[in-house]
Amino acid sequence: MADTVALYLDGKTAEIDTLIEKLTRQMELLERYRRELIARTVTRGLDPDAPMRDSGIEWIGEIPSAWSEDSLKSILRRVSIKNKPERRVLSVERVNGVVDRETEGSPDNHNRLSDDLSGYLAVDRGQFAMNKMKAWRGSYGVSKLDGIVSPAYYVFDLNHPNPEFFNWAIRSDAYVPFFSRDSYGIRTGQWDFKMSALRSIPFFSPTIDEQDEIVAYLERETEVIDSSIEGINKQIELLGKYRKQVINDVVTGKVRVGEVA
DNA sequence: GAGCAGTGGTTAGGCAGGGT
DNA sequence: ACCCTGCCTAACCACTGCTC
Repeated sequence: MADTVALYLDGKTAEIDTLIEKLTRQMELLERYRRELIARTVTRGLDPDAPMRDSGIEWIGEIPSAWSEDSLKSILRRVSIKNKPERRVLSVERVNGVVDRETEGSPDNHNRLSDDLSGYLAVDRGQFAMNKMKAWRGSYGVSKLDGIVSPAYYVFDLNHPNPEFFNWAIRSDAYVPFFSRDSYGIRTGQWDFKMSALRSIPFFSPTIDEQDEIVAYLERETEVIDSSIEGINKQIELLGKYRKQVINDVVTGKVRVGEVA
């Protein structure tokens, strides 16, 4: 009898695990497609027939000839304003960029806040904030909120006509590699981004109109992808619950294996 | 159940620049 | 010469989830 139960459970859970694996794979593919779509759109634009030129950057390849090129140094200007402890505290995260630490912050952030918030740096809506020790993996972004961030961060005024386009682009796989290239340090995962590198990081922009179009396009497309990902996530979650239920039912005798097998 | 990796931080200490 | 201040860097932290 015990053998029959074990066999039944092995087969049933293996079946569910295979399904979960397939769904997980689908989700990974969608996430990769999302990243590639964004990186491609912010460096190639929406016109497939646009004449192209070499960007001079190995991993970016060709960009439309008409796009302008600036260095980040000319787009970002460092600011450092303190003594605003009454403001809400923001976090700068890899996945979501600049978020309200309390309401939107990652549950993986287990740090305690400093008792004294007067040293925290003020960030205004539209400014660019960077977690300089995590910039190498994309922990930075344009803030949609007024608030304060950790004193160990960099905050910048943003001199770009379309902060949303800038945010989509700079957080994409097209630009993150610059930040990992120019970060240095000894401890794993804690490489400091060198401010002086801003001069050597290019930023490519299309016309103002095309920037608007790209932002609208990416918002539309990623919403579709995100809802697919969310749907798959829910399925995986349900399958996990079902797996537990199957084991529970058999172990407690709610379901008799002889009857179902 | 100890150890380690991942995540998003904080803090100590050294250094440079400016004021007196 | 000395102090104050801000900036920069490396070290350290809290916690969870996974692995061995």
